[in-house]
Amino acid sequence: MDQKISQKVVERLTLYHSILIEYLEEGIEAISSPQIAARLKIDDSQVRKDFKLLNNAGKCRVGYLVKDLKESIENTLGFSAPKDAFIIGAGNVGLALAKYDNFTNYGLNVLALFDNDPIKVGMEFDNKQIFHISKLPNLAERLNVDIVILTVPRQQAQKVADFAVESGIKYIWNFSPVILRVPSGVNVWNENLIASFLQFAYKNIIGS
Amino acid sequence: MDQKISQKVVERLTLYHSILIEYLEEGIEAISSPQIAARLKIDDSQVRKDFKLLNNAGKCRVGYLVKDLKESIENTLGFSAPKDAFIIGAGNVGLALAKYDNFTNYGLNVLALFDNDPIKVGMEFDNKQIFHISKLPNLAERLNVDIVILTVPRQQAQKVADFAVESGIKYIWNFSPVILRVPSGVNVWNENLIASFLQFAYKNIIGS
DNA sequence: AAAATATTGTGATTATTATCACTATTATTA
DNA sequence: TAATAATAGTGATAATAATCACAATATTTT
Ligand SMILES: NC(=O)c1ccc[n+]([C@@H]2O[C@H](COP(=O)([O-])OP(=O)(O)OC[C@H]3O[C@@H](n4cnc5c(N)ncnc54)[C@H](O)[C@@H]3O)[C@@H](O)[C@H]2O)c1
Ligand SMILES: NC(=O)c1ccc[n+]([C@@H]2O[C@H](COP(=O)([O-])OP(=O)(O)OC[C@H]3O[C@@H](n4cnc5c(N)ncnc54)[C@H](O)[C@@H]3O)[C@@H](O)[C@H]2O)c1
Repeated sequence: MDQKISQKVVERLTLYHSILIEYLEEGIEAISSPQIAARLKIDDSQVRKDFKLLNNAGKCRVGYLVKDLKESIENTLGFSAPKDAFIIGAGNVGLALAKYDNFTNYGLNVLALFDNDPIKVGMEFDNKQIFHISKLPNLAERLNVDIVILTVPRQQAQKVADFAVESGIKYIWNFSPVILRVPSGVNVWNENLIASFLQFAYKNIIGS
Repeated sequence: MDQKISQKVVERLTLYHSILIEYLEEGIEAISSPQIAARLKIDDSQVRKDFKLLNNAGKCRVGYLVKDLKESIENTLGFSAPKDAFIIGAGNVGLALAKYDNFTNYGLNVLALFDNDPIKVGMEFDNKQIFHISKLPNLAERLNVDIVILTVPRQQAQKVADFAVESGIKYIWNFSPVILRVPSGVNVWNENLIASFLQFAYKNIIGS
């Protein structure tokens, strides 16, 4: 599992991408590394080195072409490789994610939701149906889905993750504030909003 | 602004905290650095060095006391320092965050929401009212609030952030996928779920 | 046309972070 | 009680990441 591009660089690529969208909307064709660096408060040589990694050449006194750069980042990050996923837990967070229509632009397609609450099962949002959790193994196999977005309460998270893994799930985007135990071959990415808030607060408010 | 504890360490402290909650719930009194390290797939010496920073001593052959360690992390990260905040944008994400009753345990108190949609203004959730955005300057001053959680659509984010800054806001937890321009003295923490998904996908699915 | 300026590209350097390797200590086992 | 094993604590080392410094180049200005 040798990554050509480090996670640190990938993180910055996503930031560059946000800025490039803005420039594109404003109709600006070229952008320079000092401009980007100033926005992100990083060193401009860093920006150039990152773009070099994508084999993206700039032009002296001009900068980089916004359109090319954006496409280059999108190719690298696999925007056009469709990634089908299920959401498990049709609660506040699960439904918010399901209703967000922008994920498909980034390669993420939510096909359906799963829940164990009989009231929720059967409901539909934007062509996305809520199924009973017991249907997960069958549908995961039939639709060839191996990615889930886990948005169940903390107390249920490990149990539900186990069930997902049994159902053939290989990638879990985990929104519960729990460190999941998964067998090797299964990958977890934690979206821990509480942890994120704590980091924010420490950096800016507490630890100064 | 010299931080005694680096952001990297703070990030791990939040992870340790999740694990400690689990141990506490299971009634286990002590935990060792190799145990924690195994859960997080990091080096055990790293764990010990982090705990040393908090002046938390362990005991040979036993480990660290779960209760002490948890309190120590909570003190360091300022759990008991109450931080009042407003949510701007009572949409899918804003409401999900407003309904989450667990933030107060970590020091974050959401006092109210703001929106510009007349249908939403006046509604109430869990004692949290939705005010018209025009009320922000007044309420921020009266309630002495300088933290906002920004959950408006991408296109409005910069404009609304500008207004928040004019209203005296100093800390912005930004959920919109936009790099905000703010004057110095104002601090932004980005919670970019799209960017996070891209990192997840690159690490595990694309770039392998 | 020449000078001034802004920018890329990149090797060298520095800073930060993580790991290794080992000693000291203490509980458990024989 | 002695031997064994698990763990904390920590300096040395390695790996990773960010910054600096500057030559090369292209555009703009005079
Ligand atoms: N709401 C937030 O703002 C917020 C913030 C930080 C963290 N989180 C975390 O995100 C997760 C979801 O939060 P939420 O506010 O959406 O919770 P929620 O209670 O609104 O939704 C959870 C959903 O999971 C379903 N569920 C419960 N057990 C299940 C099972 N065994 N199988 C299938 N579905 C099951 C419930 O029926 C419910 O619909 C939680 O782990 C929470 O800690 C939420
Ligand atoms: N929903 C998701 O899962 C998701 C995922 C990733 C990112 N985001 C980002 O989070 C943000 C919120 O997303 P959402 O799905 O909750 O959007 P939403 O449309 O459901 O909610 C946005 C809210 O902001 C309000 N608003 C708009 N302009 C305003 C203004 N000028 N002043 C005050 N309020 C205003 C709207 O009335 C609405 O209630 C967006 O920037 C979105 O890109 C959302």
